[in-house]
Amino acid sequence: MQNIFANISENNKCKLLKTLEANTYYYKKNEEISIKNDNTIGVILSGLIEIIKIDYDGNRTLVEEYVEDEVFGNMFTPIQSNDESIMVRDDSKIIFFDFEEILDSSLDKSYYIQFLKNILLIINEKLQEKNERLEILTKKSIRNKLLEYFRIMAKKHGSKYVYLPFNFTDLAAYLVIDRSAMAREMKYLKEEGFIEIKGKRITLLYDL
Amino acid sequence: MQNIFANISENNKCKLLKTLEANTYYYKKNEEISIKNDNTIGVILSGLIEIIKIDYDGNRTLVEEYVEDEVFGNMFTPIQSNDESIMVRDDSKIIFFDFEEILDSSLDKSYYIQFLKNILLIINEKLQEKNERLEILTKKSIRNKLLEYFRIMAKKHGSKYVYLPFNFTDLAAYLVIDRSAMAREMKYLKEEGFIEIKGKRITLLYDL
DNA sequence: AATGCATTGTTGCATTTGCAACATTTTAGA
DNA sequence: TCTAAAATGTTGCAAATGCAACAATGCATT
Repeated sequence: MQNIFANISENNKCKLLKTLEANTYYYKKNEEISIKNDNTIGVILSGLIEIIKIDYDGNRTLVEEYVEDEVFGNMFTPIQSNDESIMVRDDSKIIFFDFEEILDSSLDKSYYIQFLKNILLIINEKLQEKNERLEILTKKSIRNKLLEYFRIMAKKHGSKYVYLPFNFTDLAAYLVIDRSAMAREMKYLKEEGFIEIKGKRITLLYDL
Repeated sequence: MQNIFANISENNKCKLLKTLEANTYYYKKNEEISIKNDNTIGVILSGLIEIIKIDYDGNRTLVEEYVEDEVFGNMFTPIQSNDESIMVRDDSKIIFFDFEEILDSSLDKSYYIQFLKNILLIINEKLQEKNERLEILTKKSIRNKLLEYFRIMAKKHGSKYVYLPFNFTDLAAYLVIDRSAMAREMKYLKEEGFIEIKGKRITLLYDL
């Protein structure tokens, strides 16, 4: 994962923050972060935050989670509606940039060029994540969504093993399918000898 | 839509192309373009190309279409499988860059900085397109997908009118739903007084 | 170890959606 | 202008999926 300050010295980083009017904020656990501006880019220096969705029953599902060095904001994952919010799960320290500000700057220092390249890499990473999810969501059946998800994950790890990064409930939300329907389909996949499941490790028994 | 050469003089553009080893190719109508490298970025100088998907029956559906000044490549819309291909619809002139090459360059000219900023804006535009489609595809019912699509389109035009940029068959493919099921749901929406349809113009009759 | 909460597994049933087939209308090209 | 192909509208029916409800299991906190 690309670090936004990669290959920039501490000294130049300070200059950059000053020029781009970036501000650092501190949040306590369980605070809610509200981002006013669609162009705001948050960088987590320390801590843990998550975007959660609360449905009409009050059930919380995880939409996304961000840890140290990760970048978030409406540019990357828009807060879709008023049932979604950004919550601080561990005390956190966050720097906020403004994307317009970054682009409008007429700096021509080499550390500024490096910063632009870093952001380009980060946005590209985000784009690839979206592409992955779209590849999955453009499959019509639950079975094909699961198989596409497995294919992508297995490819990433370069093996026939898939290690789920979240629990089944959150996986179903990510795939936009009903959890129980997913469990049913997984049972069929097991019965038909396509996969084996041991905890969070899934083994693919077919040719990749 | 952002132009990749915006605010770069013809002269500097030439230097850029040379430094980044960008090559220009000419394609005839109905040729197929094959992109070897995942990092390749194509810029259409003139002409028209499209990504099409051919299903087992030989039916072609439009995945995406690119015209003059637009940018394409696997970074932006990955060719998912061997049933998708990039076809040239009108004679076209295309420049190819390599994303790695662009980032690895140690140029520090102002026109290079401008070029990086332009690409940043383009990738950001692509990211927003993906976010939009994801907002739609994360809705569970056909009705909610349609309403979300209408909401986004109406917001863009700043009015209660939605002008479909493609035909209903392609719209169904974009929303990943069955065409006839979509037609049925649209009929219900009309009957229930939510929308009015006249050709490619849809009027939203509810509060936005 | 005990308690309570979250996660997972399972199943019947209702509903939605996809699919197929066909009629009708529109569009593009000769 | 004519013709063929593409797009659209419509419907019955089958299949897939969501939903609800509940049991079983796992997990964390005291």
